[in-house]
Order: sequence, then structure tokens, then C-alpha cells
Amino acid sequence: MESQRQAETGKTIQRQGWKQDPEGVRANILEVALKEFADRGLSGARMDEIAAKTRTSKRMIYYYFGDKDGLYRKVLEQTYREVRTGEKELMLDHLAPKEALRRLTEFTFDHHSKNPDFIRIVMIENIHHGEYLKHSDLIRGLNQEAISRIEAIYDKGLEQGVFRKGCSPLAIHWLISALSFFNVSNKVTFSLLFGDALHDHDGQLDLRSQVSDAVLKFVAEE
Amino acid sequence: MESQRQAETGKTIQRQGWKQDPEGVRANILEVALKEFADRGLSGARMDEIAAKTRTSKRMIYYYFGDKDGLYRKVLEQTYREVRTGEKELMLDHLAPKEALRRLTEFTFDHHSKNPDFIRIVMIENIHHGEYLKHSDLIRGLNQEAISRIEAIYDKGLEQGVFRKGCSPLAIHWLISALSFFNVSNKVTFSLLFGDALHDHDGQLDLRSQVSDAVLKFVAEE
DNA sequence: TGACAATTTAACGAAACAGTACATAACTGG
DNA sequence: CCAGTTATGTACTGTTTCGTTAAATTGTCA
Repeated sequence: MESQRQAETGKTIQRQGWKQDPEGVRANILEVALKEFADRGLSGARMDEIAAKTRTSKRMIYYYFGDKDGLYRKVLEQTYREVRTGEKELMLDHLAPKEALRRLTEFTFDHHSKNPDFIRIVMIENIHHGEYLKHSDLIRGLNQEAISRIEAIYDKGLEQGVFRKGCSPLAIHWLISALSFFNVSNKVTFSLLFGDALHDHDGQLDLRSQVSDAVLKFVAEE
Repeated sequence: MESQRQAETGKTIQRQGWKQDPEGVRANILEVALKEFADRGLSGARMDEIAAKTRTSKRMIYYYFGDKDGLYRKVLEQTYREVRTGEKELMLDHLAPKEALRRLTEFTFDHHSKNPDFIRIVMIENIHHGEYLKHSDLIRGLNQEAISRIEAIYDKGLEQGVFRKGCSPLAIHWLISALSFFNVSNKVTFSLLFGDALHDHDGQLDLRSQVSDAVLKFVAEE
């Protein structure tokens, strides 16, 4: 427990003792806290447990984050930020509208699937009535991008006559989110009640394509 | 605090002191506990708070339910049972397949919307990895009905050539559930991030019809 | 080199919380 | 109407858990 610091200083200087690394310590705490909150919920997570799993001590959590709520707040912001930045890689401009929408849907489906911790934090935030998200200015605005991206695709599809009139980009986004989100958030209970035909490996591949079918059929002309 | 019992005995006999009412007490505890768990989560709910809101005392909760987990377990079962029984009223057999499916979807959408406590309990159960649902035999089986109901509609639609081949009743159920569930479960965060255009009164009416459109278009032939 | 920032350790305090001991009142069957 | 059982209330206990204290140690930078 006290030797790991030695082992980890793979940097240039090898003095005895430890290296100051405030950002690293912060990041490490956030990472551990995210896992712990995601796993147990806000009220369920234990500060001592979080502390024990960091490379540092409980004292430092309070040093950097004040209290449990403060830590959770930062975890929430960090998680939203990471997930949203992960979404930007997508290049859809050069694709035909239908193809772009299918690509976006499948990407979102996979993305949510690969970030269960994010999903669970959002679930937890909903359980807590969005109390913490409410007081975080930072997060709003970042999300309008998602809508604009869809709007661009949708408008192009309208022009080309492949999408029907009367859909709102917001509703399309809602539809994609709902299906991608629910797939992760309710995996456990759904599998328990109805079997895991939709959630084993093949089932997920199939479900993903059905989800984008559903989205495409929803906006398609005729 | 000690006079309320007098005030509440509006029954036939007016003896001094209190009246025994084990079933009433149990039911009252469950009702209060459901609200409290739904509102605060399993770890977030406080036994003292639950006790204070019942017409009885903390002692009785432990007397009837053993411990906090036991109470939660009963709340979970009770909630599932109530919600499922509420779903049986629906008479779809005499309707045309498309109409039946639309009716079922809109019913589910409304039903979830009117039972946010149930939704929240399911969310909580998912947060806790389905630990309690896993150990409840009672609940499984009741839910196969939902699938059969859809299967009946779908098969009829296939015969009549109004539905396409290759859909599974399970997937259709998943689709309806996902949209109806997400609408309630993520109301808070979605509204915060994207505004409440979909969640005010008119928005919900519109969304409901869009949701059933999406479901119908998903299974429709052509 | 000296001041300040980062970090460790270990123990402690106080409040919140789940769960219990004990007494007693109401019912029920004989 | 009495004895045994069920139901209930009050007050309490022991533990968990958040958060703090205090003092020492090491790094950083001007």
C-alpha cells in the first residue's frame, strides 16, 4: 500500500518519496468516484469506500471536493463532458440523409452501450429529480449540438424528398435517445422478466439494426 | 400526535384506546414506503421518515417486514402486482390489428405516465442490479402475458397482410416499453437539457401519438 | 532558502440511522 | 372472563458514516 507510489513514478525524476500531482490525484478520485456512484447510487456510495479505492486518502477528497455532494457534482459534470466530446468524431455531412441518420442512430446505440456508467449516472440524477444538474450551468448548451446535427440531416432529407414533413428534430433526438438509453438502463430488469434474447451478443446486434429501422421508418417519406 | 387515533376511529365501535387492524397497518406501511422509496431510492429512504409518515410506529414496520430490505422487497412485489393487474382491462380482440396496436401503445404510454412511482421503483431496481427482483419468483410469469397479447395482434396483422414479416413480439414489446418508460424515467434530465416542449401537456399528447406512429410504422407492411 | 502548496496518517466527534428491549393494550378461544 | 397470543407504543442501543482535527512530511517555485 505504501510502496505503490514508488512503483508508479515512471517519470523522469526518481527521488525517494512521492511526486506532487494535484491533477492526477483529482482525476484519480473522480474516476474512482464515478465507478462507485454509478455502481451504488449517490446515497449508496460510501466515502470511505471511495477513499480506499483511490491511490490517495479520504482527506484529499475533502481537500479537493469539499463534501460528498461536491464530489458527486463534479463527477456528474465530468461524465457529461466526456460523453459529449466522444460524440463529436462523427462525420455525417457527406452522407445521404438516410445513411447519415442510420449511422447516427447506430453510433448512439453503441455509444450508450459502451458507457453504462454514464447511463447510470443519468438514472441516478433522475432519481434525485435532477437536483444537481439543475444547478450546473456548464452542462446546458453543449447538448443543443445534438439537435442541430439532426436538424441538418433532417432538412437535407426533406429537400431530397426522402423524409416526410412534420417531424421535429427534437422528437427524432428523443426517439434515438429513448431507445439507446433504455437498452442499457433497463437491461437487468428486462432480461429478468423476459429473458435475454435481446441482450446477448447476437441479440444486441439485431436490436441495434431494428432500432435504426424504427427511427428511419419513423421519418421516412411515404 | 397521540390524539389522532381517537379522531380516526370512525368505525362502529368507539372504545377507548386503539383498534387492532393488522391488514390496514400493513397496507398503510406499504403505501407510505412505496412513496418514500420511489422518491428517495432504496439507500436514500429513511426508516424513521417512513415510520413518521405512517399512521403507526417504526416498531410495526420491523414487526411485519423484518428489516429495510424486507420492506423494500414487499414494496417491489406489491408495485409490480398492482401495475400488472391494471393492464388487464384492455379489450383488443375485436379490433383491427393496426388499431389494436395503436390502442395498446397509447394505453401503455398513458399507463406509465400515470404510474411514475412504479417507473421509479423499476429504475431503482435497475440501479441495484435487479438484486431483489432476482429473488422474487412471484413476479416472473405474470409478464409473459404482455408478450402473448402482442403476439396475438401481430399474427392477426400478418394474416391480414397489414404487418410485415420478421418482427418478434418480444421486440415490439421492447419498443413500446422503451418509449413509454423513457418518457417518464428521463423526464427530468431531458427537460433540463432540451426544454420541456415534449413534456408539457400538449407536448405529451403529441408525443404519445408520435410514439404510436413510430411503433406502427415499425411493424407495418410496405 | 524559505514560503506555500500538496499530501499522508491516524484518530476522533457528532449526527444519522437501522434495528431492539420491554412493557402493555387489544383480541380470541375456551 | 381468563389465559395465551397478537398487535402496538415508547424509549433506547450500537453502529455506520460523513466530515474534521492536528501535526508531520515532501515537493515546488520564486
